[in-house]
Amino acid sequence: MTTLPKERLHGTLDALVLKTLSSGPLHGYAIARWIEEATGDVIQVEEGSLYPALYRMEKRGWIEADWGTSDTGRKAKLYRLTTIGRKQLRLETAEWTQFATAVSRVLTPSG
Amino acid sequence: MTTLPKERLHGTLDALVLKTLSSGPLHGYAIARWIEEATGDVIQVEEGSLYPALYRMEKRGWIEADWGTSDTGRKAKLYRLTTIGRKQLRLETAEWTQFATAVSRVLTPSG
DNA sequence: CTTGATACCTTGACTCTCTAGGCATTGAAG
DNA sequence: CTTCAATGCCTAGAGAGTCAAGGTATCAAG
Repeated sequence: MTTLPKERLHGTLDALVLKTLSSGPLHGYAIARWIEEATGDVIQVEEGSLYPALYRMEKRGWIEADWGTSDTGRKAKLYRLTTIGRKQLRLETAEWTQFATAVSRVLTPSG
Repeated sequence: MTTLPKERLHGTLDALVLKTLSSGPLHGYAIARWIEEATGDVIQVEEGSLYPALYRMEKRGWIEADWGTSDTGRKAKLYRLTTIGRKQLRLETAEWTQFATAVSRVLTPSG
């Protein structure tokens, strides 16, 4: 549709990453690819956004990382959700739903 | 539910304002109140966000303003949508829908 | 005459994203 | 063998937008 939207994640990236990790550990590059595929490339995850986000979330205790090996046999930093992170995911999902519902109600009242 | 969400508008405020003006001219303060009421106070419109946004959108030609009188008989700056603004509203609504659908598909796959 | 609501505005801090780089490894293609 | 794309990590700087916290003025109610 229209054009490639140049989307503003701004605040939702954290939730998307947390959700991506909720099925099991992944490394940064894979997280980005997963989100892009899951959204049909509607959401592009720039590395300049992703890695600072991962750092942020690790500092906050939402995720933890260990060096390991990727599917392709390369060195990779595997991130996994902590208990706090799982709680944060629930919180942000609830907030997102509430927010999205509110915005949609205003922008597209008929449906 | 949960708590009052401290929401991140970031990018959606413009669309909400444009939509608010699509039914007719309003002044800033009324726009804020309208959005808050329409979203059941889920979205709080801070004046420090609103007035810079109005200025921005006027500069971009999406809205125009004239000094007039509010319902309560006070001096007020009445904003109205331009043709470009109406087009922008359609664009941003489409983008929002696409974005919100994508995020929701990731965060709440079951529904 | 003081308080609260209406109505406008600005400044500065803050947070997050994006652009645009950099580096190293691997596999495939030439 | 060399080159190129893909994988994988990272950072610095700029830019955009929101928010907190102020300020001003008018008007009605107490």
